[in-house]
Amino acid sequence: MGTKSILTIGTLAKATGTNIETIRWYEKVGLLEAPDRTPGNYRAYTAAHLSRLSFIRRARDLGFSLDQIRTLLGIAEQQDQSCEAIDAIARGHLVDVNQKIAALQALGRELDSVIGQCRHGRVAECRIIEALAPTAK
Amino acid sequence: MGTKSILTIGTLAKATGTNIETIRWYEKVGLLEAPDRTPGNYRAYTAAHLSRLSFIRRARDLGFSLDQIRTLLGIAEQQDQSCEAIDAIARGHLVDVNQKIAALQALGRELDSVIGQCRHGRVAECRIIEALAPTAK
DNA sequence: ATGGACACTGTAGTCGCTACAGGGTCAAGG
DNA sequence: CCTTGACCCTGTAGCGACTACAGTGTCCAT
Repeated sequence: MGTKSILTIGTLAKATGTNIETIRWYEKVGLLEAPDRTPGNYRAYTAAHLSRLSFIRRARDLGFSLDQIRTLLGIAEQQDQSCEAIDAIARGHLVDVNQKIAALQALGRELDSVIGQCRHGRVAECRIIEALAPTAK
Repeated sequence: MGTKSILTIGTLAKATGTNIETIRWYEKVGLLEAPDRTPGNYRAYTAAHLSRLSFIRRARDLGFSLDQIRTLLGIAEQQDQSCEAIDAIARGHLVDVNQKIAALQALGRELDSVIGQCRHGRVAECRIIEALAPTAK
């Protein structure tokens, strides 16, 4: 029962759907703790690494930046503090996401109207080009 | 009347709302033709540069990549060809934009539900952290 | 002559990876 | 025992689209 089962980087990669290079990169930038090494210098990950990496990937999927994740992880370690800060980060991120959606929707509408003007003629009279070059009459 | 009025890079930058460094960078990557130089080695832009840069910036605002813009500019120069290709690029880009919107909306919904679970207690029982770390019960 | 605004080149940094190149390690099969 | 092939290691360079210097030169008004 004291036996720690060890994971290679490849196993960890498959288990979390992460690229091997990405895992090494998370280590390099201090997101994922550097694991012990085997005698052959292979990284030997533990279950703790697996759950931490899962956390990171899930947060990435939700669009958090690595910096935000670093902060979240830092807070998550101080189990007895209030989780206001976590809530604030998540809410702030949601605001960002909603802003991005609004911007993209505006852009989509504009693109749509530009495309709607194309009469499929020659380039010289293409309305798309005209729409893109407002100063060049 | 044969006098060509010349624009410095700073004037061009202000006129198009572009960073000076960005203009030099567009030149470096072949999007904006390198202008003649003054005796003091300053870039001397013409009205043609202004309208081309306006085109680039407008297309960037609409979310086209520099590669797409390069293609658009290349087509725009061949005035007597059909504008099918331009239409195709614009339509393809619209598809991308709509996909991005859908992805962000899904993400926003998920974030929303994660945030909704926060009971503002201590980190140890924070539902946001739990939601992010699905394997670490 | 001098000050300040503007311009020049070149390099490094951003974010979040991805893609090598050139090696070392390990387990299974012959 | 040896080879094959899958896996792992380090280190570096590249992506897109810029941004931010550092160190130097130019221009114009006073």
